[in-house]
Amino acid sequence: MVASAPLLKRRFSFRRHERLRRRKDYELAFRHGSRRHTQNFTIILRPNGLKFSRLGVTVGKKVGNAVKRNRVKRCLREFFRLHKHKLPPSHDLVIVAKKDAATLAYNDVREELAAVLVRNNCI
RNA sequence: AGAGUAGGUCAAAUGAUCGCUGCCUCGUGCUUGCCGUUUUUCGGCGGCCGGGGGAGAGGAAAGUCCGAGCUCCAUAGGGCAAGGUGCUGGGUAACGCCCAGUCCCGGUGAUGGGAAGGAAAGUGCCACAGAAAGCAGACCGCCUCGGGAAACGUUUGUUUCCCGAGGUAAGGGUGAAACGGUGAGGUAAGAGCUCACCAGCUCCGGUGGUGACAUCGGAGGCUCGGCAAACCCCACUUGGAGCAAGACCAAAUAGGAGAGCGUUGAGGGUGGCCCGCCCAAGCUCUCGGGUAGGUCGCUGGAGGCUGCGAGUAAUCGUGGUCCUAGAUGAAUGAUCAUUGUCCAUUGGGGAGUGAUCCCCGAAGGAAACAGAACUCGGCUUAUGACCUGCUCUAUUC
RNA sequence: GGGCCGUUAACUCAGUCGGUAGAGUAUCUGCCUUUUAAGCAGAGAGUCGCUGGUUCGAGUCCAGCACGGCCCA
Repeated sequence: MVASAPLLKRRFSFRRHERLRRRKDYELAFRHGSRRHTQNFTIILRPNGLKFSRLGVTVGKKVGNAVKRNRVKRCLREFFRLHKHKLPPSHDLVIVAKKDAATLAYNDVREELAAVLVRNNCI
């Protein structure tokens, strides 16, 4: 409110309260959320009644070993951190990685998810 | 140059932007949390937000194959059962690990590998083949004696065949393995039956070594199969679970829960059993117990680096110096630029007959295995690059 | 993170003390039947998860890996 510069700076952060941290949160999203599919990801959206959006990431063992799974999770968090102001507000967002997600670089992830985002805005 | 072998080092570097998790510090910042004083105010502790500082994955973090610390079960105690280890000496908190050595095996060699006690305590197994696979036994053979038949012969007889009684372990064949090997004597034929040498066994003694063992001499009986990663015997050794251990705070829900005393039997717990130990129905007192969730355990340790000394070494002693991750749907990342490494392509130059190698430049690609989860010591497995020592082959092909 | 199991034919499983790997289902062929099914007879198919070791000889015994599965609060 004082100035726009701190707000802009704060916009790209990704603090702990912006993550899904409970098993119950994930179960609610899986049960009641709406789903979008891409080639390598499943995206689940659910309104959460808060003033901000939250992100949860699910990467199963089929994706690869611990290093590959961590890489996928970091890519997805990076995408959320840089694009959360364009996403629908006050939603819980769960991204499930499919089998071949570990082969993607960050730019591939961004293009694949941004395409869904554009389509979502059109709808 | 090629092939191989042993050991060591590193885990690309720097900068910019945006981010993550602890720690320290600051704030006329926010606070509906707690405490003190209290009308409020104010102060302290905390939480959130913001600024600054500083830190932030590995050699295997992996597999969970061993050994420990730590926690609870009794301060882990006795016996049985079950398991582990197994040449010798040393190192260590401990080990199935490490170092040094002995013996055996593989390799031309550098060097590598070995669960390497006991088979003349006992039990068991050794398929098929073969006569026989283990306190022996005899298929074909070889030899002797007795009987019978045939042929020859002047008679005692000689030769061949068959039957019976024995003696043999030379030869044959089987097998992974066949009851020492070679030679000579000896004999009806043979045989350690005897002798010489060799191999091997047992006992005694000397020398070297702490010891495993090595070596030398003597005696003995002449010979004894293999498998204990088959049961087993001997020596040493192991209590069980595991940080999701365990301790504390504490919504909802349900009505009990905890402490003290305590005889006998049932029952429960402590590892599979027995003992032992603890709890347990009763009485008295008290009001807490506990799931979701949270806090602690949680990182300073058998710690790293380095100098000196002891030791062949593993390692130990001592001095100095450093603090170096603590997450919990799980932090250490993303993008860009430059430099360095490697790969194949291409241009130029040089060496060489040639294969090929070296230097300079260009656009391009690659950069492995892999992510702490209580902490250490090892082992094993996965894996990129570089360096050093040594061995063999070819040495001008 | 820790603890515990399993791997044998296309599928489901046996394999006792180490000695030529079997059964059922499925597949194929033949008989029977108008045909199919059922029934009868026969056949094919195995690096016993992988790599080493012990042994004369390992599915089996012993190590080390790989893959799959289960449990804890």
